[in-house]
Amino acid sequence: MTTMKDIAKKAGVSITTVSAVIHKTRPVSEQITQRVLAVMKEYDYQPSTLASGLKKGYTNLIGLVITDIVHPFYTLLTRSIEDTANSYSHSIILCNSDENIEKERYYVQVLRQLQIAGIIVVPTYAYDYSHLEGLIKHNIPLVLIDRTAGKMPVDVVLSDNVQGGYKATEYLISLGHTRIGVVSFSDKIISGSERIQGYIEALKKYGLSIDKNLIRIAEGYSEEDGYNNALKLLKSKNKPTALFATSSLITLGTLMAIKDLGLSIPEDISLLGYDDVAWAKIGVPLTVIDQHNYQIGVVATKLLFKRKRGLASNNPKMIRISPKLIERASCKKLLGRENSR
Amino acid sequence: MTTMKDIAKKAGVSITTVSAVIHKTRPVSEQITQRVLAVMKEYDYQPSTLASGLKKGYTNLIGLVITDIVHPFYTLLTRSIEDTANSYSHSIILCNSDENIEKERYYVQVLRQLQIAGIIVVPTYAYDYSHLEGLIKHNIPLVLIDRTAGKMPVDVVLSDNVQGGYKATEYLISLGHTRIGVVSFSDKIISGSERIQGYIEALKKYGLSIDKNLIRIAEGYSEEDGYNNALKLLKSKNKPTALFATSSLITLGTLMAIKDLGLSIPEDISLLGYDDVAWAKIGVPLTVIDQHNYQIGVVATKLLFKRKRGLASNNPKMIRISPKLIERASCKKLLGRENSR
DNA sequence: ATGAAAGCGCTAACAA
DNA sequence: TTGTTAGCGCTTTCAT
Repeated sequence: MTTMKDIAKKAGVSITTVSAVIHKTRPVSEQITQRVLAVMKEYDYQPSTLASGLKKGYTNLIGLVITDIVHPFYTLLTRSIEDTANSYSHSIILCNSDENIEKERYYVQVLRQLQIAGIIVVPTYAYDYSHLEGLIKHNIPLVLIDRTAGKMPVDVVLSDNVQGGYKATEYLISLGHTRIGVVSFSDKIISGSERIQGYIEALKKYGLSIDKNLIRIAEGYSEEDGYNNALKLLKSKNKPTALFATSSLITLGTLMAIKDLGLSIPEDISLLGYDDVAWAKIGVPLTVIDQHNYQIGVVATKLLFKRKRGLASNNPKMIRISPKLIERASCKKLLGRENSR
Repeated sequence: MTTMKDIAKKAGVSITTVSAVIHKTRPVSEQITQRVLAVMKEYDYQPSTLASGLKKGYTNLIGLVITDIVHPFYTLLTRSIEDTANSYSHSIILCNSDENIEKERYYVQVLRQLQIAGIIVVPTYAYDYSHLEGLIKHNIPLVLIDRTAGKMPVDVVLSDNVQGGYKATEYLISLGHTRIGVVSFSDKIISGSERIQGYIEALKKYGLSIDKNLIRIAEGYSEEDGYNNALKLLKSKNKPTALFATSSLITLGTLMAIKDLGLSIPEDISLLGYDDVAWAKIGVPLTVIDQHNYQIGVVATKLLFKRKRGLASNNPKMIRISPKLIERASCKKLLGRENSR
């Protein structure tokens, strides 16, 4: 491996000068600069980030701990975080925790040992956040994304889920629906419970009664979870006229259930989904709540760098991104007769 | 920051002993081991990967350079690479090159400076692979995935694309189709040209003529590219009875085109897609070629570690993973009459 | 404008 | 079984 020392020797200068040429930390004569540059090129010299990182105490690395890159919500989020980190000349280390607190702790530890410049985490549902508290205690910039971690004082960027649930429900109500079923994922995950809260708030606001049989909460958040719960809802005696699916995978499962039952959208059942995924337009164009997840990643990453540079205020921020409803064709306007029946 | 020195002092032992306790590199008395462990815990000590990496000359980091994590093919691939790297106690640095050779070169350089243990790259189409050659020259383990890089002697793991195109076409022929349109992405990307090659080989094998008007190759590989080319094909005078879409995004675009034209699958047009994506079952269950991309990632990562450990043979390997056809309901058996017309 | 040298935190060869 | 010490490649302070 070619080192700075080698370059210095070949160029007949001191190692300090080579460093200065690379980082422009002090003036170097044009002649020497050219000579050093030429030697560096000749040997394809790459300065060691490990050595400089050791000396400086940190690296240009950002840790990203999400539950699973394959979940569409996190895929786009990851992309936006990588883009943004890159614009700050940092690279990201991708870690999938799989909602497993042990994996999450392990990754956080590995990242700390790498002396990363900061960490972005989607915290797994758990009662113990000591590993995250450790980051704060050791002054490692941390931003949570998509979920909070108990009452921990830390920066969080997440979608305004209550608003998402509210907007979805309000829209369906405006179309004349009164029996609106909810197919949701685990309410142990804050985004899940908040979306349902928004749903309930909207019903109350418009004077509709809350029927607990219409709210189906799954254990996990897989397509299968959505499928099973949608099926139960659609087979129930007092079947809803509209379904609100609270995540993309849940929406996918709901779509499958509707199909398997031979129902048509929106004739037999209206469907309002979550997240504006690529396939939302394949069949009946889906009306969805869009969380702006790319933007969530950008905001979170910028906040992380602000925190890192000591530019963020002392008390941590919670930033809520407003979701928007994208109206397409999967929800039907109900006539009076159907509505009141 | 707590260092090994601090721990040594607090525990009243030498720094070497602390190191030995951590790595079990030499026997340490039970009593001292416990004392050191306790102090480490008390101070929440995390050994610096930077320092050990500097000393040892490498880190437990794998670089992954793909074009875009958002593309479904790369999403799953990335997941499998992370899983596999994790099983070797390595973390991955995710880089999106966006088919931009400059970004790719930049990332490769950043990764080299980090002294990563190895790199997995999906090389962008380009004539210049000097940055990859640099890796080889400097003995940095490198495995290409999904694409080759010119004639460069390097390990590559990719799908058997010719076989994929062949199987797809053969299947459609077996159903009685003779006019099979191909909606494909840029043939500058090897997987694209190979799938078309497989298509042509199958036609020849079964004595069917090759109509160049039935092969539409896009500039890129976006959904829109698929949409536009499928539209052209479906509007042409001598319209095909079946369409073979050569990637997931292209399939999505093709699906949109078929829908916008008001055609039904498989009654009006048969469709055979690529990649078994999550949404393949939403509408008419799609018959697709599955590349086993999770497996591709596993094989590539294992090969990388083999190479790193010097266990791989001197001459680089090209590993082809056989794709399989998943039969669902999007392709219709043609009756004699339609077939011969 | 340039160089010498200390030291970042760790590993491993050498001593004892 | 345990300790001492020389670096790994770089940044940075202090000299010149």
